[in-house]
Amino acid sequence: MAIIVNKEEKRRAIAQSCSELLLENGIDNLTIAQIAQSAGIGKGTVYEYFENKEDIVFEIITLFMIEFERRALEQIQSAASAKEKLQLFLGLMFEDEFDRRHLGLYQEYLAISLVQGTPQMVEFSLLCREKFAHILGDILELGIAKGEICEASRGLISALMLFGRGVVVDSKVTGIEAKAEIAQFLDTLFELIKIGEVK
Amino acid sequence: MAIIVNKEEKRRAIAQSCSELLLENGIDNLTIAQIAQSAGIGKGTVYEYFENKEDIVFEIITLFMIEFERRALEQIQSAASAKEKLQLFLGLMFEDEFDRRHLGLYQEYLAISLVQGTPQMVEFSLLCREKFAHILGDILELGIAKGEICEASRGLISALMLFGRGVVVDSKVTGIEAKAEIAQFLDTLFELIKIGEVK
DNA sequence: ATCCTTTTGACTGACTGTCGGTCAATGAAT
DNA sequence: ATTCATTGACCGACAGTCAGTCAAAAGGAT
Repeated sequence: MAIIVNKEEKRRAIAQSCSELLLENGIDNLTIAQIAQSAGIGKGTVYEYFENKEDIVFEIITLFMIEFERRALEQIQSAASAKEKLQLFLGLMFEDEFDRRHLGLYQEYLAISLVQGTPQMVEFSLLCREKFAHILGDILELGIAKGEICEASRGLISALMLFGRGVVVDSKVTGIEAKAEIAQFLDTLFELIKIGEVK
Repeated sequence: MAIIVNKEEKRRAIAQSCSELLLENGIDNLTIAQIAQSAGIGKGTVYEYFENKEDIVFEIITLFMIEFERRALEQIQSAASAKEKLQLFLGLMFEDEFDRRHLGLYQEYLAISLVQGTPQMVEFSLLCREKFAHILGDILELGIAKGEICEASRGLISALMLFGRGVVVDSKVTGIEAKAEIAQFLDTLFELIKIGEVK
């Protein structure tokens, strides 16, 4: 036998070495040759670890989502009401702090999924969906327990995620102001689901 | 002067001549050479009418949206309640009847917009947004006038569109069942906005 | 232990085929 | 003669391939 490398680890290392370039230039302006160069490996070696260029974006997004989830959970804790929590969660990707470039790469990932989504990508997206559904579920459940919002709010989990997806897409496609849309929606929604008034 | 062709018209004609190929194979599996051939013109001529391949998809989507709007207005009339109207409108793109392939091409258009959206595309998407906002506004307004739903529902227009966008994207990205998601959301939402109960 | 042979996985970059996009030449109408 | 429309040969860029190199490890012989 010869050298055995940890494929997973090296895959991550290669992806990370070019993530700066990818974040800055986008996938279409980055060649495999550049990626190989940035990782200090040969062009052929890239294909030992990735199917193609898109697969590299996928790897970076995977790492990004781990960080995103961590940050989401952290941020949410700092909010008091269910409404604030939702606002933070839905708006997190649009925080300046949360590097706008990551949003751009995430949008590129969605574009890839829309056109040439692989089963792995679908599986990953479903996993994210479950995780986020769980986070949203907790927020709503706590709000219900605290008497902030009505029982029926429980049925909104999926819709909130789809709304969020729409905002991510449309902030690029139509250039809507993401945080304003989120705020406006939550204002209206809470007018409907908050407890203490007659419709 | 020599021959003067109607650029707009020819642009449309070229797009239509290859729309079948595009619908069937997707943009990545269609070459400019094939497009030219299908239109019975030279490769160079394609570039007289289009910036690039993506621009052709844009043209087809433009035509598609006109048809979509027409169909939406027609369908909505046939529904009685606001809820039914919303269900029809949001679900229209997922009707089997309404050729699934069009949805696929629309998703490709969104992907293009996400990665290399031009100012024209943004402008067009905003125009669609306005049109659909108008349709949704009418539906809600009528529902309010008929006493079906509460006044606050007015604030939901934008959110409904963004939810719709999310469904279009996620029906591909995560493979959710579009019509079921729509139905479930509307059920929950109407529980909240319908008139005649205390929250 | 030391040497040497063999095996094998990792790595490489020159090469190839494809394709988007260009442009000089040609055609046609006035 | 001029102007607009059209064309397809050509070009450069780039994704992806593959025949070959290299170095570490295993195992056998001494």
